[in-house]
Amino acid sequence: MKWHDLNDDACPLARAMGVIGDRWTLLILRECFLGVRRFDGFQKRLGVTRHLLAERLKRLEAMEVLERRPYQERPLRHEYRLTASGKSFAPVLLAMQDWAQHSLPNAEPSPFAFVTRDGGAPVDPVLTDRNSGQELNHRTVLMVPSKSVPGTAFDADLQRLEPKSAGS
Amino acid sequence: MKWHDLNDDACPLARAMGVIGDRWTLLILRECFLGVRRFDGFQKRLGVTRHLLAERLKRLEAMEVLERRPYQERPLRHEYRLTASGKSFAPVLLAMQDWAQHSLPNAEPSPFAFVTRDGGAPVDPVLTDRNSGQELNHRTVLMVPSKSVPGTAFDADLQRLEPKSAGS
DNA sequence: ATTGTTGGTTCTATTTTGGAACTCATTATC
DNA sequence: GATAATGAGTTCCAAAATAGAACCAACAAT
Repeated sequence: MKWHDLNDDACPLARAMGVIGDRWTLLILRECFLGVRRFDGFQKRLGVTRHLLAERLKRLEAMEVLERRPYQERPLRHEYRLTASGKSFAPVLLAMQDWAQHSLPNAEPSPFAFVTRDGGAPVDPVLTDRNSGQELNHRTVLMVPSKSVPGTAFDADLQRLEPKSAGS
Repeated sequence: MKWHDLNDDACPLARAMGVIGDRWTLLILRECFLGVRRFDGFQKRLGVTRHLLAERLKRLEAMEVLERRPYQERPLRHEYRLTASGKSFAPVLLAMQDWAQHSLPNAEPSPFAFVTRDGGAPVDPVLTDRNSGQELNHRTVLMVPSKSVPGTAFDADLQRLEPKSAGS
């Protein structure tokens, strides 16, 4: 299975990995949220090669996560800005940073923080259900296959594994 | 900059990318949440090569996201289970799936869903602040550098970019 | 005795990255 | 007026990662 095949995958998570499933893309997005918009800004701050950066920016643009727009003429120069899709990625970034900080070994204090726009107080993120307000985590939510995928070992494998004790 | 250098990076997000910053790891984790625990289960359902799967499982184990434990002797066989860290990754997975489904082009209905354990109702995830209950998104939260990193173009670049109009 | 299952490892070929140098348009400096 | 600097890439080659397939080992089942 090749890299780009993921973009056609039925699973949204798999398609997401086609976009952000590499070492740099998420960090580029982080820089966007920090306010960086220009090629050299990303390049200098991340240390990514110009080659890959150009490639990643192109992909993010193709996926409509970033948009490229001119900020001056003579010489013509473009900057990259988050689109609506890009902005809606904020909660993912936040959840991930929270996870990394609390659950990954060797945690050092983060070089940046998330604060409320009104007041600047640091935030403590929890995922909740919009309707019930209930906290969403591995104890309250269950992931279930919503349809079987014919031709794969999908069902057979799960059927065999689940009965032992529903994987918590 | 090499792959593994990220694991030593100060930024938790960068370290997270050292773990899940590839095409497969997140999908392996998804399978874990669906109840898959064995090598062949992952391999058949994902189509990843056995080579890479072994490598990824080893890394997830090293990062204490998964643990390898024997489920039988004669012949000795091991299964992979989510650790506490692994389980706490659930909100990230949920937020990401939600983002992919709503914000990525070509969205097809997902082959699996997140439902509440009590009742099985589909969930509608929102990230909120544990203290204020306020919704957390690009309009309510701001990402700020919490310290400058000497030797990098960190400050210079941000200083130059931010004044124009705080990147929303 | 042969085949099947589970959980890997090893091998080679192909893709992706990393790193550095080069281009082009335009502005700033000596 | 010549030379350097800026910004945004592109091109080229070497190094690393991934894909795909074959192989191995410990048993169990037929």
